[in-house]
Amino acid sequence: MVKPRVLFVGTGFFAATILEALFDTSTLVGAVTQPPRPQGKNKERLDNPVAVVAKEKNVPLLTPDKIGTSFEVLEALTPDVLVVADYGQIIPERILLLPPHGALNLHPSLLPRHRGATPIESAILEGDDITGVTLMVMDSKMDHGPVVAVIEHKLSGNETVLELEAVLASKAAALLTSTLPNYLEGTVTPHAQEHSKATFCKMLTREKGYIDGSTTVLQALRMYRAYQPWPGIWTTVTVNNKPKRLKLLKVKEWKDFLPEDTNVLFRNDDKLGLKLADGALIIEEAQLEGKKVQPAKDLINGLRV
RNA sequence: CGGGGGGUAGAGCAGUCUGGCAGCUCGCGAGGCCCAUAACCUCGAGGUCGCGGGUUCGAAUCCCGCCCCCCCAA
Repeated sequence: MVKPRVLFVGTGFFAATILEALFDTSTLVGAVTQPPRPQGKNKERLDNPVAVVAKEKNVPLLTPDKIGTSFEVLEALTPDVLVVADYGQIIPERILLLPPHGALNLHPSLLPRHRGATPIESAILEGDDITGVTLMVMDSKMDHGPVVAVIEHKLSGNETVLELEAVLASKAAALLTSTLPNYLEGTVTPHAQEHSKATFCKMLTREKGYIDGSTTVLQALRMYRAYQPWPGIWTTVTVNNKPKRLKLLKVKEWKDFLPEDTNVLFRNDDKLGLKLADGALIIEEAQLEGKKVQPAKDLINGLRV
């Protein structure tokens, strides 16, 4: 069988894992990814995961500011199909319709649940029992097209977003490579999503990681697992009469402990606690605004808890 | 020219505004107490107050320059 000519479009780790899998099972005519953005303290322009893999495998790499402007270039690559994962840009419909077999998208959730930018985080945040990866035909609306195939994944309730992303990425790669030939031969029939059951998730912001005394322990722990490494969970404390952000980098539940007349930040022996709505967290590592990461012991000493 | 916080004993921090004995908590050492302890008590060691210059009788503190760390924003 002739390997399909695939044009890959994606950006992050999830996408890069899929690109790697495609390398063996298809002819990659090109990889489109976001241009390198300045990041980190030195504002370095680092290659994203897809760019790294593409260079490693000698796949032609394209990094247009807007993919819509590259229509002619992409057309010249004569792909059979477009495979999109975690790209981070809206792709114009004329690009989606460019290859004879259209565009497929791998979305790390069980569509129509968690349409949008942060499906993996949302599954953890909402305490889903099960999630998965959906392979779908793209149409003009976001994560809206007919479903080609699905693979499920049961959640333990303890995984972090990074762990879950890694699992879903490899499942996505397996789902795509096993399904793509059948799709191209027309032996699988995509079926429409139940649009009435759709839920949507929005992009994350720093503010979403804020917790305080009105947050429940369950919420806080879900946020803690969903928001690593960014935006993380944080609260505010008063230092020298000024409010400061305290990033909570390592926490766990303070089991069997219900603080009553304590401050929001409190101490019990050598443990540092944060009082929440229905219990407390043990803070093991945190970072005060402008300071380095500190273990609980140093925070107790410095903050005079 | 992006906005801001910081550098003081091994660790984390006060003190700086308003110049006048180098402090706090922890750790470390010695001793004590105790059936016992990471608890408690007593004593002790440990400082180039980031670096350089200036003002002053006197600078961690005020002025000028420099180095380094971090938060936010992108």
